[in-house]
Amino acid sequence: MSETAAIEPVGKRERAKAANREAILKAARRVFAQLGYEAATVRDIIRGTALASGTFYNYFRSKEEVFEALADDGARRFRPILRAARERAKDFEQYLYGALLAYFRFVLEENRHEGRPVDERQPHLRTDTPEMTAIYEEVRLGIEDAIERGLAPRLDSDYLAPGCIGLAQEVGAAMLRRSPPDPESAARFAAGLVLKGLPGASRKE
Amino acid sequence: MSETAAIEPVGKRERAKAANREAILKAARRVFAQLGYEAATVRDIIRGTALASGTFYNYFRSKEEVFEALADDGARRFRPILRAARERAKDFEQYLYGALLAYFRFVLEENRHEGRPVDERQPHLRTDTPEMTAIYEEVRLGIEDAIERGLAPRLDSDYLAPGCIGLAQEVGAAMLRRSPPDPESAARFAAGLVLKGLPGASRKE
DNA sequence: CGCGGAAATTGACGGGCCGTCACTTTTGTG
DNA sequence: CACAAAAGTGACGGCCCGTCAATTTCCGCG
Repeated sequence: MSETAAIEPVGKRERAKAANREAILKAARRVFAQLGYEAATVRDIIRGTALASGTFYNYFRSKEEVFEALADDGARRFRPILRAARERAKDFEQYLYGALLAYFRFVLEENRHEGRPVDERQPHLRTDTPEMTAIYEEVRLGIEDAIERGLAPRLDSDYLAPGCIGLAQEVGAAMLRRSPPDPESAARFAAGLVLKGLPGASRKE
Repeated sequence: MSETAAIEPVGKRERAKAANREAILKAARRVFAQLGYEAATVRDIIRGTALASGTFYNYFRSKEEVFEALADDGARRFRPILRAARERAKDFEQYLYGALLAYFRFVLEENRHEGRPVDERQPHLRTDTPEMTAIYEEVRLGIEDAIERGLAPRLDSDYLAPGCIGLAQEVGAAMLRRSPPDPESAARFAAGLVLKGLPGASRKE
């Protein structure tokens, strides 16, 4: 009756491959967090696993590619959250607030995981992986969807999508610098700004 | 009567030092543009000058430091432009539009200089040099100034300043991707968004 | 002037990390 | 069980880094 594991890859080969890949990614997370992305070396990463140095190159071509894989992972995990926010929302206002809140919570959670100095630790790197692009497209889709349905004014989504993303990234970073970080207030601020401009972003005191 | 050059450093030593530093920065600009920041090496940079490899380290500690110096230079050149925009403006609306327009023009000009592939060439790196921080402060000052004078609603400049900067950076990058890039329309978009939210950012067609 | 020392330049050198590759070990198949 | 394909291993050559002892350049002073 032990047919539970019928879906996962069965061959020892495939299982080992998946496990190794995961081990490398996990070690990379830790190493990047501890040494910082720039200072970290491929050897540092592989030393964090039971594998030999050459094996690293069976899985990734470089440190950069590992970082991209991590970013990709993050994006892959976040996209359904974003999509859910879009489907759940009744109007554009709700969508925007929900999406931003989800993002800020996600950022907070990701940065809480490991590596104490939550602050300057970010790799200071922008990435354009497929999943990253997908996020971008998801945002754009949400916007155009709203325009289509007359929920938002006709505007330049070529500018608006990157604009929102840039806004969210920086406000997210600013949020992390606070103690305690408060995703709700950050989301209120950002959504208010986008929806109504400065008047919408005003503090309610 | 030749008292024109009384201000510049006179000693041969000091002149050479300044010239070498400039030579390194100039070479670095070219090398970063051609090879990309990641691929560039200190040797590549120094090869672009008449200096020996060891001399590089009399001026900078690393490739990163050169990049920061370049960023710092840019920020130093831009700050007075930004300040001028603030002093020239009669109201907040004008200030914001003026500042954004100045920024987009600046970005365009800086990227036109050299290195054909204007696109993916950016070092993909955020920097926090003193001058960079000064820009940040200048933005924040402009905002708080406006609040003080009742020109803008009371709001959270801890979020607004980075938010505006993130917005401007991303919209600026989006602008560069267009042909031809149009600083005016980008500034209209961004200023409209910040001032009135989506309604303000709408296309006028 | 020219001399002495400080300042700056030079490039060779040791050290570390990179990516490869010939060899070994493990896994799947007939 | 034998054999081929796949994956793992770590030693190796190459490149780049940052340093430093030797050398050159510059400046001040008698």
